[in-house]
Amino acid sequence: MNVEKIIKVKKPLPVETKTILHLLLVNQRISEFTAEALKPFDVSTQQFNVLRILKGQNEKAANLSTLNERMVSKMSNTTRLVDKLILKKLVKRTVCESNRRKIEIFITKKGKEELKKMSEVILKTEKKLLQNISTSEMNELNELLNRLNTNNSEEQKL
Amino acid sequence: MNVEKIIKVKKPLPVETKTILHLLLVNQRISEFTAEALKPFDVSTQQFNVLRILKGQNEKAANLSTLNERMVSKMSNTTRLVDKLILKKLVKRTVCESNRRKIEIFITKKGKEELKKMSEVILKTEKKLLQNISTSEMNELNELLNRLNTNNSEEQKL
DNA sequence: GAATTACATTTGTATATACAATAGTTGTAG
DNA sequence: CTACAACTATTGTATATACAAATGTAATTC
Repeated sequence: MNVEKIIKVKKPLPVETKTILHLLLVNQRISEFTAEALKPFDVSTQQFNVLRILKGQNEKAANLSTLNERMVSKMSNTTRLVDKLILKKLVKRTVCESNRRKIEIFITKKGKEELKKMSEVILKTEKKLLQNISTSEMNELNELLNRLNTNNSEEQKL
Repeated sequence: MNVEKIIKVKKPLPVETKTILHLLLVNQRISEFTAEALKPFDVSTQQFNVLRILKGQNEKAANLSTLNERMVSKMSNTTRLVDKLILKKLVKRTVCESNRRKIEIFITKKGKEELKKMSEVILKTEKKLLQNISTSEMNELNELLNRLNTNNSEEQKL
């Protein structure tokens, strides 16, 4: 899938535009494959991410702000995401005793079991998505992407 | 921004997982910057993409399926996306005479003018997003991403 | 040429997301 | 200790998206 073919322009696109489009297309592909892989578990990608973060906490509770920091999505969303996970009994929510404004969220036993299965499927999906490039190329790619994610001049406004 | 810091796992992540997470993070960044850049024009990223595709048609009309093929989003959406652009008088819609099932969509004069301004801002944004890597690195990145977008084994199910 | 199938788009519905406003809790200044 | 500001989470609302069903048109088959 060539980017120029998609937008079908006469002039070649600036290399920056092309790069961004490529990134968006890859992302689209990732989203589709991931959603498909998680469908049997009846959780969304975001819900999977919440579970993964909670697992990463190793029994320690996470409050909403923590979850939110580590997630891409926005706060208002996180509340409702957790609501869904509670309905499925994958996580638990309690009010923090020392600061009643805070909410503590834990992954349940069922949550851990499900997450384990999901993780296996997701890893397979990731490998499939990346099957066209070698490990050393992945490292190369990672290095480049890492630099793109680094805000070395966040303040410098457009 | 290091991926391991975000998920906070003890064990290092498989390189595939890390790569996918990096891609998702970069995408998140692109979405944010792009939405921000387009805000003054009161169009969404998707609406901007539609305009860009129509412009690429060079006066020729595009029907909905064409738009849809070249866009990331799904069909049902495209109808409503175009609705919005019509409200803003950036595109026009007519029924195709030779096949009344088809809908032809054109970019208007106003649409072209606005698109020009948007494109300038977007290009600046793209350069800003990519400022941390050189042109040759962009080419390298493009080559890798292009391979990821190539379905060389679409049929091979997980 | 009537019935059936396929095509192109639209609509309905459920869910997801973004942003702003609100509620409940805690900290702090006078 | 009361008033006010700050913090944490939730809710409301508008918009976006995904998927399935429905609409209207054209092509095909009998």
